[in-house]
Amino acid sequence: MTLIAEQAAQNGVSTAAADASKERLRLWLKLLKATRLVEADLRERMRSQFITTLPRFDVMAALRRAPEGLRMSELSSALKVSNGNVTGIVDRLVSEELIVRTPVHNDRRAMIVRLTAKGCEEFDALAAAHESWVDGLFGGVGRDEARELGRALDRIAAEAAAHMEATREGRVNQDD
Amino acid sequence: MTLIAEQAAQNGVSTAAADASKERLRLWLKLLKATRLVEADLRERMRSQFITTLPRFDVMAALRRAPEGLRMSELSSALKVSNGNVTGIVDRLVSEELIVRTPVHNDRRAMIVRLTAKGCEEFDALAAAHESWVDGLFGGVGRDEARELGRALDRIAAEAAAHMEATREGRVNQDD
DNA sequence: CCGAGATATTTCAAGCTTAAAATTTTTACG
DNA sequence: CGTAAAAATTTTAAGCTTGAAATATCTCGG
Repeated sequence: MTLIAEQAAQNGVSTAAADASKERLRLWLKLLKATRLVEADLRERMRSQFITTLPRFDVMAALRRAPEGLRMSELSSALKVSNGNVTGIVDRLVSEELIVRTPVHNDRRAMIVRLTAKGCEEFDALAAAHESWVDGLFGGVGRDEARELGRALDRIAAEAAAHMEATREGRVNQDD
Repeated sequence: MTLIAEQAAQNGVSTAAADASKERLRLWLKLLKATRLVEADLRERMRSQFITTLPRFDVMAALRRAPEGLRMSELSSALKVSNGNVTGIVDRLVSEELIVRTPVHNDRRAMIVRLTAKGCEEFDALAAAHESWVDGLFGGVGRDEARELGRALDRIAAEAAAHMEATREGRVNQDD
């Protein structure tokens, strides 16, 4: 916000820039609210109907698409979560025999993680239920509307990813 | 998914219903991805520039709008998080003298939580930065587009809230 | 007044999440 | 070959989150 706009806002006078900024803030709050509500609903259904959690589901979904398995580092970058996080979730899934860790031949540092037959079965049941839950929750969104929404979300995601990338690479910016 | 649609899907034959379902699932994944990226970016900026976190910001924002303060239960229902969660966050904010807990006269069970002067100051600086960060991230979304996006998000949020409410009240449904 | 049930909050156990430090192994250069 | 830097993973400390159990207090009918 510019100095002039800020002073205007402090005086209760609105400017086009300040209005647009408030509107974007409201949009972000709506986005956050909708996402949290959907997540809470899905979490509750996973918990009560399948005795599992969304993070476990995410890990299993990534592995389902990789029949040969994934390295721990591939898994954490696919899910965009920290390495240590994946370690914990994988530990628990291994202890329930839903996935297996196998060492990599050429590289004794690395581990490959793969779904077991039991893990595949459980995931497929979970995934079918999950799709139907989402279908119900998003039923009120029309096809054209969904496409437009998707494009806007892609732009927002790209902007956030670009900013984080730039920050991580040490770029310095006056308003960071 | 109906039995026929499921068989069709298993045969690799697509149906209108199955297509729509997959499209809604993709929309949900995009929504989740965009929200998580924005949250990660905001979290990182809060952490590195203000040494604080989003949950703390949320608590302070709720209190900023309530000069008389809020009860712990009002706070947790405003933020839609569990009671125990708020207890922990408030404990930490109190230890930094950003908020204060005061007993309620008529009711020795209850506590009122309020921002201190220091808390107000810190929040206002934080909130200004937060608004400008969001403004930057959402700059690519046009005004009309934002309005339409907002309406769709409201519908999705309402659907999720309604389902959770119905579940909590013990309604039984075949596909829950 | 008293006790049962309701209400407000905290505590607890378990799991998720991150950033940073530690560990182990590999790679590549001198 | 030897070793320093890089890479893969795990560990750790701190905080967030939930649901459920525990505490403390209040309300209200008898």
